[in-house]
Amino acid sequence: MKTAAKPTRERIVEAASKLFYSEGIRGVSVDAVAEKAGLTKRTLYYHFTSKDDLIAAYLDGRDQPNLALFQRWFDEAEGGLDDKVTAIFRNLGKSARHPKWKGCGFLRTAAELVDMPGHPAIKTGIAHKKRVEAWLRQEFAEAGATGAEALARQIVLLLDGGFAVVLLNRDASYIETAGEAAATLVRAALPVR
Amino acid sequence: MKTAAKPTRERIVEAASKLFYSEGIRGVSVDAVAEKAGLTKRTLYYHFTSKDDLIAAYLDGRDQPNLALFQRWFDEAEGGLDDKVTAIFRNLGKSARHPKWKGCGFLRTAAELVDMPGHPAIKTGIAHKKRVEAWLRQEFAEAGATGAEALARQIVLLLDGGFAVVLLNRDASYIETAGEAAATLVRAALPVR
DNA sequence: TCGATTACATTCACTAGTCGGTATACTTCC
DNA sequence: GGAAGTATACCGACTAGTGAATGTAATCGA
Repeated sequence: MKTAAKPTRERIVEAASKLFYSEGIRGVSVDAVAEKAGLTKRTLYYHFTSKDDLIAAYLDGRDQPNLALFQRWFDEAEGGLDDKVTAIFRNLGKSARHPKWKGCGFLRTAAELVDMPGHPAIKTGIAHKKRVEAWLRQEFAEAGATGAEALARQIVLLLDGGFAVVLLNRDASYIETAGEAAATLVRAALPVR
Repeated sequence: MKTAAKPTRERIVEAASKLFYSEGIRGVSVDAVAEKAGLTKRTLYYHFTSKDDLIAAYLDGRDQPNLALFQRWFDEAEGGLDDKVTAIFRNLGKSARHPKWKGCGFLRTAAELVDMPGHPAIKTGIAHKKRVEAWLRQEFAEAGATGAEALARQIVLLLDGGFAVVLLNRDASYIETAGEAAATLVRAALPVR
């Protein structure tokens, strides 16, 4: 039984996560991550074989929590399917107003590593988005929406459009506009009541 | 009398444009740009005060042509407003299938320069997206669509969502899905025929 | 004893930006 | 018309610093 204040590896990923997310991957040195984690670079390299390895670990660690957050927002919302989808955007918009918000780490990583399409971190990003989409598809199918696959893709597109646009112009209200578009599309796919 | 093969400054911006777009800003050194332009770094620094200056010039040079391309696709399309909007996405999808395609330079720059929100290049990016949105808004208003402002924003969101998603997963068909969503939204905003 | 960790030096490639100087052409003044 | 000055455009070599990654020897704790 390990009381484990917190495993070193985990602490490193945590430090990397904060720094990479807030300053970008290329903008953060391995030294900086080691310092933030409170240990030596040498120790960091004991746990990770390279910076790329660390980058991959950073995104691996964000996959599950990010999806869970979306699911919580959806599940906790009252009302119909359109309201539940709108709730995701509403909550995302609220997050985007915090000064520390810097868009979607997965999308930003794809932008930064644009010349290494096979990078493990990119694959993690693709898998994450696929999981979000698959979850939405299932929710839509269960609710009896027509064209659940296409609808799920469209919602993902609006979500990521919101991430991208607001990262650029810093006007979080665009995310709410995306939410309205999403609601319109959901309602159009719902059986007439 | 100067036949002017092509002004040096222009050649530099052209070289920077190609390199920055295909490999990312942080991934390209000033030396690399100079070499691509066929001159010395010293000369490059004669025409530009800094790399940041060069980055700004790169995006300045993309603003007008990018918008013009969208407008051409829209204008040349046959059919109603929904068909014309769909045409933008269809053409964009076609572009995205070329191996050199790397998403939207403006959005990617925002992702790379996430820790310098006031950077001139970011401002250029914001202005560019505003211009696209304003153009769409006017087209929609002229066509008598209700809520032209919101609709224009929603189309921009789908456009940028397509850029972001396809940059990550490299599946250009998402852009066509975005086009279908856009068409649905446009039709919903059009007066009943 | 052994896995984890540290201090610290080191390698090597690369990066933004600068120094000092040259070649050419246009202007100005006598 | 010619000398002197001035602006433009250019370059080779350099500085000073940062990057990822490694080497090594010593230490800590179970």
